[in-house]
Amino acid sequence: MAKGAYNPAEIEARWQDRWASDDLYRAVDFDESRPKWYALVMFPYTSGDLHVGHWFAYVGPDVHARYKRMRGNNVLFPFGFDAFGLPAENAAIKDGIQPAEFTRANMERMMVQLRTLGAAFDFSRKVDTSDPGYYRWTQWLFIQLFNKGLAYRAEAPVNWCPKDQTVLANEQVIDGRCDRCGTLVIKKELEQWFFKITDYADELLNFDGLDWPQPVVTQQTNWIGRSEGCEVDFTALTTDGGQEKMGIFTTRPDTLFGVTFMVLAPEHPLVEKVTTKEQRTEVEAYVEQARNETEIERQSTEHEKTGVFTGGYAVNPLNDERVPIWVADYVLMTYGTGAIMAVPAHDERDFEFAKKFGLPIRQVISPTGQPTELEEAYTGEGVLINSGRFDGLTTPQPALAEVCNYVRAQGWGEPSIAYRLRDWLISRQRYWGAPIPIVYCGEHGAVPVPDEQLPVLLPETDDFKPQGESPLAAVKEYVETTCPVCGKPARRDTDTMDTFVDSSWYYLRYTSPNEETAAFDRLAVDFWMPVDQYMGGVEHAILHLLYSRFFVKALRDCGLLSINEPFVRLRNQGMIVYGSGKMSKSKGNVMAPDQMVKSHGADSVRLYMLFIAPWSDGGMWTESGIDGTRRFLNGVHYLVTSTYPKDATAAIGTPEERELVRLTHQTIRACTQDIEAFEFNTYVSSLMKLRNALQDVHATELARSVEYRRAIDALLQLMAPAAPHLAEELWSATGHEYSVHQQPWPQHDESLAAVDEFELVVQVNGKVRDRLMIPVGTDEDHVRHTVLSRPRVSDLLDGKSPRKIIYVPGKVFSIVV
RNA sequence: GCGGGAGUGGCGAAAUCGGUAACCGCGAUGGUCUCAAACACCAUUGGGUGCAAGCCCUUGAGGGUUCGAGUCCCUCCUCCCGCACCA
Repeated sequence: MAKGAYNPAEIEARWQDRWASDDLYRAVDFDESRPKWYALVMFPYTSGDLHVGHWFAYVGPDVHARYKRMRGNNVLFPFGFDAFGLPAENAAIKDGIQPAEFTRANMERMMVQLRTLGAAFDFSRKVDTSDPGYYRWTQWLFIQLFNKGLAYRAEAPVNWCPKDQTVLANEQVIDGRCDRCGTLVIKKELEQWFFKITDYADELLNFDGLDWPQPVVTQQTNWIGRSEGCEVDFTALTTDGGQEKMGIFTTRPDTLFGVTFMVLAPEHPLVEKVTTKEQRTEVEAYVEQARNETEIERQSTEHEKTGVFTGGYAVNPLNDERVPIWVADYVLMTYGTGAIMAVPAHDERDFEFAKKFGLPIRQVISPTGQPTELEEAYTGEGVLINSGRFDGLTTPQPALAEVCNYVRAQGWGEPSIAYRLRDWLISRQRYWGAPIPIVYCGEHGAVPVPDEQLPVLLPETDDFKPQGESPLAAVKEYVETTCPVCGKPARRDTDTMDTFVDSSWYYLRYTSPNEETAAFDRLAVDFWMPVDQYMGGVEHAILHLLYSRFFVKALRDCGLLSINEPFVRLRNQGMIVYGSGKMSKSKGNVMAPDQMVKSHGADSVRLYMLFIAPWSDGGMWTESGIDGTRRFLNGVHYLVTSTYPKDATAAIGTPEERELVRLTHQTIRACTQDIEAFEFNTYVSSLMKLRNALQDVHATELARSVEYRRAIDALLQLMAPAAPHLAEELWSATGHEYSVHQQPWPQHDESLAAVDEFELVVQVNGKVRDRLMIPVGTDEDHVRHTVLSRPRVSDLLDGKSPRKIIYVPGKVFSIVV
């Protein structure tokens, strides 16, 4: 047996080459002999090197996928790159590098890093969203959605980032700022493409059959924001002496008698029709001001309520009362009907508004049934008062239902449901993305590019600076084309798609990444999908995960898929923070693992990242513990190369040997449970315990027994997912068949793992007073006799007889005096 | 404000059902080895007290249930994350 020091650099390079040339991690399509297992990590942006945050996110899933393979699954564990997007384009603007070049260099760099870290990804299925072979199908899928009526073009007030000069999705506006550059976002009216995600609002609220972390489910549910209520038609009195329907949405129809004024969103079309001559100047100024407000100014709750009276009135159908109509920016055009009934007595915002502008407040709900003094809006339950025929009803029920039924019976409105979720705006006025495959013809309007003309290739250019419209608009040869229908001159859409469109279907592409005649091979998708285990950061709880769920449902309705959900089981890793917070290139606090790999080896780094913190929690990055995992591997290397009893055939039958067998089986059980549960820190801890036990006996007679050898074999197999290189090296050095990664996962024997003796804790009046060893299965009377005859116990009892005794076998003997 | 998660040694952390709090590591201290340092190995390491056997205290704070609470219940504090004028 080769002795000598553990030299990770040499071992790791050697096995990485061997695994690559043997295609050890290749997934097998249509192999029905083993259960399939599709394990997926969220693919990274190609913004630069992989940092320790990335690696922390990937090493746990890598262990889990390797474990699944040893458990006999046919594992698909692919990797790819979310390669379109702003980082490449910003680098192009800043450093003059072509985005494609920037992306390609980063991709190669990241692949090398992943290989040196020993990741078990199937790189033969690499997906690159910026490759024309990929985005051709992104475009094709866009057209399928368009043909199905799920992609549409509309003028809309959109979020506009003045610095990046692009439109943003609602999901990309964080605290009123652009989530890329932090600039305050403003509103702008533009013709844009939308995906009709709102058609799926109710279906997206259904998480049946999904094993997802509760916080993600909650976030998506809140984001979709379903509210049940009632739409009620008030009558607006227009300035020309006419009447117009003024629909409002309310979740509180029980407060309809408390309406003392109405509020329109500044963008509401009725504003113009109800504003009187006297008020016109003031209203127009206000509307103009609201339009120019940044999101953060407008949406802040600290922002004091503003608004102006239109001079116009509306009639409440329930009591025929005339109430004034105001315009205020706290009412949003994009929610409900863009108009509200204001009930200051029972709504905090209306209350604040009424106080500020001296509007009447009428109480219609009282906790006591009698009018009370209102210091603030009363939103609790109670009894209806001042409500005509509904006086005396308790609310919420039955008042809500009764009023709603009455409104409906009178033909004044309908029960209705409002959602916070808006349609997904996907147009981006940027260069580095998939071009929107639409041509505008004077005669035929928006026409999709025919399949045979796909992909619509990104044109080459050197000018990436956005000027309020996409850089593509400046490329004449690109823009000018002909109409696919009539052949007359036409113009291309010059926008590109949101990169979240690219990432909404990449997991489908992995199943058949080289398919040239379709977005994906239907048989391959049916074989592999859905993803059994998806792993990534919680920051994608609403963006990517909601979009992907929508995509699968939409493609299903296009007849392209037969599944309803993309990801069955979801697990989120915690965040690794360093210095100023989450690691990111833009923050300049990036820590790359490469140097640690050089000094300690990939296996040590892997183990360290698994060990440092629970995978789902993350934590503060520090290198101070890396020596511990390195010492562990040194120790394993020493034990195996110096003490492995290759030819041992006999057991020696000592208690120490039984103890070692027991620990081995307990370790198998613990490691299995921990990996299943994504608790990798305790998994590594179990490996260390087994190694420590072997270390303790390695110089004794026991180290020449077959059980000692079996314990080492088990240790190597159990550590193979975490420290793949050293496990392989030592597996081979001990004369086993290549490869340790193709061995079946060890099975524990419950009877061998069971203890035959336990330490019984004796408590007197709740305090631990004694401990003694008791053989398993000793009957209670015997235990009782043994415990009570202990000198320590009888001293404490001091002649008194126990009032109560509780005996929990295996655990505790509790005496109450 | 609403929703979610978390508070345990000097540090990262562990703890099936409510049953020995602090496993496994890092660091620290002492020792062996060395000319010396590093490495490695051995020992100690929550706090207090005692010569010792031991005793007392300790899981953000306070209360409760229980023979027994890090774990369950109530009140409160702090931190992190998400949403935030959604009618």
